[in-house]
This record gives sequence, C-alpha cells and structure tokens, in this order.
Amino acid sequence: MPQLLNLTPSTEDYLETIYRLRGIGKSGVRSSDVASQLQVAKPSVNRALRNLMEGGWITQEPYALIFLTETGQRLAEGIFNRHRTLQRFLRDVLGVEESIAEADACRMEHVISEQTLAKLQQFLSVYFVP
Amino acid sequence: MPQLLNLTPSTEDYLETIYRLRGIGKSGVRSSDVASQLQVAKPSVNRALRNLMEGGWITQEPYALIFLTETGQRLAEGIFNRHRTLQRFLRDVLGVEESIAEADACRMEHVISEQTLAKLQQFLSVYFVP
DNA sequence: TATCAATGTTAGCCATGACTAACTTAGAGA
DNA sequence: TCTCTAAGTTAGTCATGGCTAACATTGATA
Repeated sequence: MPQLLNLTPSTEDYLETIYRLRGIGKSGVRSSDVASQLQVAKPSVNRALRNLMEGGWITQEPYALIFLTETGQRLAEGIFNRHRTLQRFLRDVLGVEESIAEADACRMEHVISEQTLAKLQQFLSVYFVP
Repeated sequence: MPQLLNLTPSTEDYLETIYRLRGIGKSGVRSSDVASQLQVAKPSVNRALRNLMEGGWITQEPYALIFLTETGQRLAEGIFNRHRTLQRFLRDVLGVEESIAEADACRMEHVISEQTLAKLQQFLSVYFVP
C-alpha cells in the first residue's frame, strides 16, 4: 500500500471525481459539478479542494476552474484504475449485478493493496481480453 | 447491503474483535484485551462499548466482562464470515500473500455487499472444498 | 485484611468531514 | 453597462473516533 494511506477515502473520491469530469490537461472542472456528482454541499467540496491543493494534486485560482496537476492526474489514474479493475472483476468474473458492482468498487477501491490489484488484473488478463 | 450501514467500520471492528476473543455464550472478554488487540487506547474501547450496548449487541456491567447478545453474536458471525470468505478468496484463488490478504480482508469486510459476498462464496465452493 | 497494581471509567482535547447560513464574485442578458 | 442569478467562499456547528490525564474500582497478594 504505497500512497494509498496518504489520501483518505473521501479525498480519493474528490480526486477521482475531478478526473472523471475531465479535469485533465487544459480542460477544467467546476466546483459545483463535483458537489452534485458526489452529492455533497459546496462548502464540503471547497474544503476538500484546499486539501488537494496543499497536497499539490490540483491547482485552482479563486472562483476559477479546477485542474489536476501532473502528479494529481497520475494519482487519479491509479484510483480510477483500481475502480475499473474491481468493477470488471465483480461484474464479469463473479457475475455481480452492474449497479451493485459499481457501488462495491466505489468503496473497495480505497482499501485494496497493490498486490491484490495486481492479482485481480492478472486474473482478468488470463480470462478476458483486456 | 442490509444492516451493514447501521454499524460503522470502526464499530464492526470492535464487535468482531469481541467475537474473536471468544465473547460468546457464557465466556466474556475484557475491555483491555480488546484495546490491545485493536491497538487502541482503553477509553476508545470504552466509548465503542457504550455504542454497542446502546445497539443491543453486547452487555456489560460496570467494571465487568463483555458478553455478546444473541443479535450481537449473529452480527459478529456475519462480519467474521465476510472476513474469512475474503481472506480465503484473496489467498487461495488470487494467490495474494497471507499477511496482505489478511490486511485487505480486514478493510474490505466492512464495504462489500451481500451479493458480492454470496458470489465469492459460490466461487469458492465451486473451486475448493469448503 | 490492607495495599497496590492492573483494569475500567470519566472528562476533555483534536482532526476529519459532513452540514447550514450568510457573504462575495463573476459573467450572461436586458 | 447594469443587474441579478448562479457559482464560489467563509464562518461556525455537529458527529465520529481517535487521544491523554486523572480518577475509581477490583482483586490478588503480602
């Protein structure tokens, strides 16, 4: 478990959401879109963004769009990768319903080790075309 | 996800620990053993026990041993079952190292759905003798 | 049986991460 | 260009779940 323990599950969720809303490269994300996506109030986002800025994972000028930094993007990709791997495994290997697989992946992505992730990926690559 | 969301991960950990320390039936568990097992301070246990009592999952007279109630025991068995299933799956199916599988199971047991648990058990029963 | 060390409890602090209320700012449209 | 609504921010509250310090109780042993 490498950087896993630097970010809390909550903070990982914010980072992943910014990534998924395409806060990549030159495009940016609005704070209120993060709020509605995660179903939280705007001030909750505001505080989380401050944490993410202090960690150097995003940049944001006051009242402006949110952008991932290079390291933030790498980190978000890692989280999203865990999510996608778990989701595929639950759905395609175990046969868990789509929506339940999605919800479970959302929670499990914050707690699995690097090794378990690697083994899951290995399992998928053997049984399915990636 | 049935009663899952009634208990927090932390509270589930306390309940499971009491169960594993054999707080079953007529035998009881000492508060300080829970503390050392979970590596937390005694007052943290004390507060958690109050929550567990309010939920009706344990009984404890002041300064005396902790006992699981009937519903507490059932709940703890469920948590422990999730733990054991995950651990076996990670270790025996995926080939994750014993100690890492244990640590992952410890965290994942609090977040997986009933359906995913059932699918994991089904998978194990097909490939291994239970 | 008196003592004292281990166990259990209480009170109060801190960080996290939600929230609402109240404000400031930005920018689109009249 | 003025206004006014939506977006963003600040301040302050609450619950959870850790912690330490200090106190209370119990029970084994001298």
